[in-house]
Amino acid sequence: MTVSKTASATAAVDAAKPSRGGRKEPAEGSADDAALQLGELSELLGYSLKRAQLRVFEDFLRCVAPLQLTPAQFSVLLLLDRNPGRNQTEIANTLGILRPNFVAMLDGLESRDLCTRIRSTNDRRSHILMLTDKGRAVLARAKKLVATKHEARLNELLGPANRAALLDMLATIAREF
Amino acid sequence: MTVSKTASATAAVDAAKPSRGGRKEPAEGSADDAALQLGELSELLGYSLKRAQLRVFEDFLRCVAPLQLTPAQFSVLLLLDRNPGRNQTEIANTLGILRPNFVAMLDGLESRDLCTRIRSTNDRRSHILMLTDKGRAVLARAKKLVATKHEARLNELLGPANRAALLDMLATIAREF
DNA sequence: TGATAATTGTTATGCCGTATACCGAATATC
DNA sequence: GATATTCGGTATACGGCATAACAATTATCA
Repeated sequence: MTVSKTASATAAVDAAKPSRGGRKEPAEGSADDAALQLGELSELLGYSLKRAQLRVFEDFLRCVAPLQLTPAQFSVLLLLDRNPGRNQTEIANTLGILRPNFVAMLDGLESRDLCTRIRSTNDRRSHILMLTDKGRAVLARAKKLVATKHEARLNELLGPANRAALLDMLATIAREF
Repeated sequence: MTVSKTASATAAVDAAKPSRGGRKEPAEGSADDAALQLGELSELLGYSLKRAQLRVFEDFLRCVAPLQLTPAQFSVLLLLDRNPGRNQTEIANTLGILRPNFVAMLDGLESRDLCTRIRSTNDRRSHILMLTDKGRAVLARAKKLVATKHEARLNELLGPANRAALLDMLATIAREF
């Protein structure tokens, strides 16, 4: 597996993001008063990690905007689809969401008729979570948007091989670090 | 540049993190009721990106705990060291921090005598930011901790070449996505 | 069996990061 | 010199994330 150079390893100048909206506006006119030096910051993995994560989430939101789904909501729908018959604690734990915080999140999804809480007959404390038909439909559309717009753009930027390598390393960090 | 396989590309099962403290407790006794399937979630770059970022920041905090510095505070000290004579707006913009939110942050650093605000003589609106001697000393110790404990651990996990490739791709995303 | 402990969903609450609107002082523009 | 802009700052709000506590239900075990 080979990684082609996508940029000079010691690049990183002007990581500022003053304008919240569109990218690529070099402030043209002004001589721009000399950009700040990031220095060792560009060697800090956590720094680039955070910035990249913000950009990726930002793009995700834009791509899936017509469906009004956040990354967290999308992950919940994905998980409910793959793991029917689970309760709130199991789903929340898997996603690293604390049970108290998962309540409002489910309220939101349920109020939009994307999923349902069903009292379990085995254990009447727990709520079995299920996708509704609308939930499945929205998930299907979301998957398509994510694949064709969001992930496709990442593939275009990095190339399929690099993207796979990146994903693998990130998963490794998330799992073993 | 070559990337050795750090893990199977389609691994990812049981990404749960129920216990906030130490890792590596397989809950031994119980048969563990079958782990949930992440499914397409393990192919979502943003998902692994976020999880990896949380882990890395978590480790950063632990490594630099004796100095009581957050990643954001560390990045400010680094930037002040590399770019003396800049004002709040310039530093904040470079780090993607909004000016209003940068005020309290600087208050914290200044109250600990790590940096100082100096009224500029050229433009008496702006505050020139400077590291104090103590600030430079703390920064030096922090750099050492980050390099020998934090980044070293990442190097150990990924290998130097993979780590460099990862950093490069993250910077590319942060810059061009 | 019955007392005690543990689990589930939930509420309340707080902290932190982030975003916007607005202000006074100082400066820039024309 | 009038107007607009910029700088640091305050107030405020929203969302993510964390803990404590509670009622209902279930599990544990003397």
